[in-house]
Amino acid sequence: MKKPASKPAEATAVHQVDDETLRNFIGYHMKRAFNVVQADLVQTLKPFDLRMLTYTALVLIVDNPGLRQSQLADAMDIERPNLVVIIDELERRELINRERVPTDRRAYALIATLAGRRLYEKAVAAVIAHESVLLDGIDETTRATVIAAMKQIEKSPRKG
Amino acid sequence: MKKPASKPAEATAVHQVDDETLRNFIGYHMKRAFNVVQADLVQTLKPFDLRMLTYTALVLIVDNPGLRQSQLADAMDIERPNLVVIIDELERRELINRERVPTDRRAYALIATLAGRRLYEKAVAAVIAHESVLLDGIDETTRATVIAAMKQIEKSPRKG
DNA sequence: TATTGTTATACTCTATAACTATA
DNA sequence: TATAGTTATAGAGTATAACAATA
Repeated sequence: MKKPASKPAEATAVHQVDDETLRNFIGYHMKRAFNVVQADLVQTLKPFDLRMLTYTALVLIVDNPGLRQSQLADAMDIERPNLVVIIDELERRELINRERVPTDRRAYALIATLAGRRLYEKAVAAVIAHESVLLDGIDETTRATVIAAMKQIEKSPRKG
Repeated sequence: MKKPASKPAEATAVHQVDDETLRNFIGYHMKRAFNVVQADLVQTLKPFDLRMLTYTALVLIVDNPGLRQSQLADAMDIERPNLVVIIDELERRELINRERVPTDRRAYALIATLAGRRLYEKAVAAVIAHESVLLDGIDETTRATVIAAMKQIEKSPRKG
């Protein structure tokens, strides 16, 4: 894929792979495009020692001070057990704190630290810059259409 | 997300999580939508004992008889080592065969068996049916726009 | 030297059951 | 009994290095 380069004659017989059956299968394209976005994001976030999930969690906590873990898991659309290690990591790095909720001692309110908010500022700027490169050539209208379609698929009743 | 249901007063204070920072981040929506598509596909393919990757490999092999593993890995956009176990599984189930290429004894030509072609027919029909449900409410023009945008992102220079 | 397929390995993400402490 | 957070665990996808056989 990266380099078609020079292939032996036998190989070039099929060098253009027929993917007609898959071409109208939207999941096929979403997977491939998402892999590119994901790989780019990994590189973009590496300097900040964040991954997509730690980045998303940090952003939502900064923007929603006092958020509970279960609410964050819902917002991120991941299972609660999987969120625990993400919160553990952010807390270990002193980017956020778990604070006991006095009125419900089972729950934690998640609060970003100053360091967390500073990292947020830098990481968000980097992600926006990288994404604008990735989406270069796709006009605003199209972007909005794509995002609206993604949201519609997200809300599909088949989800639960 | 699945069930906002009844939450204690303290929780409802933030029951609408502010995701404004993430809203225009296309990767955020792609991830969430892809998870829905992926989860649906898992269910759709379960009766055939296929996963997204084994399904994709089977389809491409049926449509491209004689394909080499390295070409298939390129077409599927996965690393060659990861394809090996997929091919192993399809071969163990006698859906495909690895056949030595006389002119290049390093390579294998991948050929679907009759059973493989029969499973292909059924699985492709099921996937098309399920996807049409998933995309219900998204008109043809929008679907084409989304697929075109995905292809453009796929081809981003940042990929390699 | 380079390429095909392979092995081994590690990391990430996802998903479920079962536990604890609170409510 | 139900919920919030946790632990443990398993399955799947992704990525890299290194190897044998062959070109």
